[in-house]
Amino acid sequence: MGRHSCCYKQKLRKGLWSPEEDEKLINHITKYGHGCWSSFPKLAGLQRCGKSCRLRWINYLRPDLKRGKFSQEEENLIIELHAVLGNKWSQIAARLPGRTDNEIKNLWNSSIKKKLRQKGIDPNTHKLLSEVDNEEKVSATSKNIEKASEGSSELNFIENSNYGVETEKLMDRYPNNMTSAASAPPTHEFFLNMFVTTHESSTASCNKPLDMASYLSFQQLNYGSNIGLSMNPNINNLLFNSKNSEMIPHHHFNSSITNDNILPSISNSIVTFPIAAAASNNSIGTFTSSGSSTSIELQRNSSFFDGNAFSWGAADCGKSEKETETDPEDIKWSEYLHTQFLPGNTIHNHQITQDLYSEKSGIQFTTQGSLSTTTWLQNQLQQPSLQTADSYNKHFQRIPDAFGQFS
DNA sequence: AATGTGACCAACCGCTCGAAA
DNA sequence: CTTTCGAGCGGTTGGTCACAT
Repeated sequence: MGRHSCCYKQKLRKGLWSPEEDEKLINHITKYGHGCWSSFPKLAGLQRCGKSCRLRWINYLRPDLKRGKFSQEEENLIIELHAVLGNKWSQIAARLPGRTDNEIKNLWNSSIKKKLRQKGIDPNTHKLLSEVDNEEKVSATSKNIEKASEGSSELNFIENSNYGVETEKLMDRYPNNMTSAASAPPTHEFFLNMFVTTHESSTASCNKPLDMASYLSFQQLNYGSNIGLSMNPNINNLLFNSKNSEMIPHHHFNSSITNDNILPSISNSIVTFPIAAAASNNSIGTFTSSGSSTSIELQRNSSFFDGNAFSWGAADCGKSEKETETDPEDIKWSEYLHTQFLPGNTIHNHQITQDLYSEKSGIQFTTQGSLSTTTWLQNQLQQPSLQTADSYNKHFQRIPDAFGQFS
């Protein structure tokens, strides 16, 4: 399966194209179109494989190609798109008219990568290099801790959340992603997966649900309290909104952060936006973030809770199922209604120490959006092909402020 | 002038995906 | 359902050029 047969054909020319070959190719396509690429060389009188012809046409001879040096705007856009899409060069190229994926890839590898590194930004993760270093250290440390403290209450969160089981599941689902990031801290999709699966199974098993607090705290600790907002102050994409329910634990939060129907309010670099429930379509609280802290406030009288749309993780595996059926009144609202996620804080009920993953914040939200990019991203994110672990991961990657001054 | 080095870029290679047989 | 094949994608290679030594 798969291997292009022409790769093995002999007596075909390779290497650079001569002007005569180019002319033949252009003439034939102009007259007849390219049709089936595999039969194209024969019809066009070329001693090349169809694949080579296709590549030559797409990357070099196509009349709509722009060529020439990339503008600063184009470079910035590439960085921005790379932060979202990763090495999806064809998708990035689709956003830059007249540019080919090959061209962009070359630019990235030869120039942009270097410039980013010079600015102290890791081109792969779009995080500050210092943070990446820290994360590597933290990752190593956490592994050691994990080994050394089997059964330790410090890691109850991991144990009670079926960390290993869920990791295995995720490994099955996204093998490349997980294995390639073996030393990285838990990814967004890991937590997302845990959140969804534990809730789906929480009534039938004794899995301690990974609750919204943990989920959001993960966002805070791993992505600097950024839920759904790009960090790039110049671009300011809202990466996902209510139309893309996949980005927030689906059946629990359908509409979380939107740019079209629930507008965040901004005051002194503090952003507050409503959290809406899928079932009720009403705002059930707010999520507030400033540079140094993130908080969630949930309204007690929301119908959202009355409908038991999701549990808040109060279940205790040590209790019987009957015992764990908590009356809403029994929930310690003081713990849940105003949970501060500060770096270094310990999250209630889960004893996950944020110190393990904490990162310096210094985050700024802005909301003046690039509408075209936002709209495009919305469209892109609705495409199933993008609903992958990889893209999820990229969507949550930070775009350091430095991009704005990138030059 | 000769040689070394790095940047750039066109092209190739190997792989996956999806449609068709 | 399985196999085959074409199209397309992303990683890598290798040639060319400019600049430094």
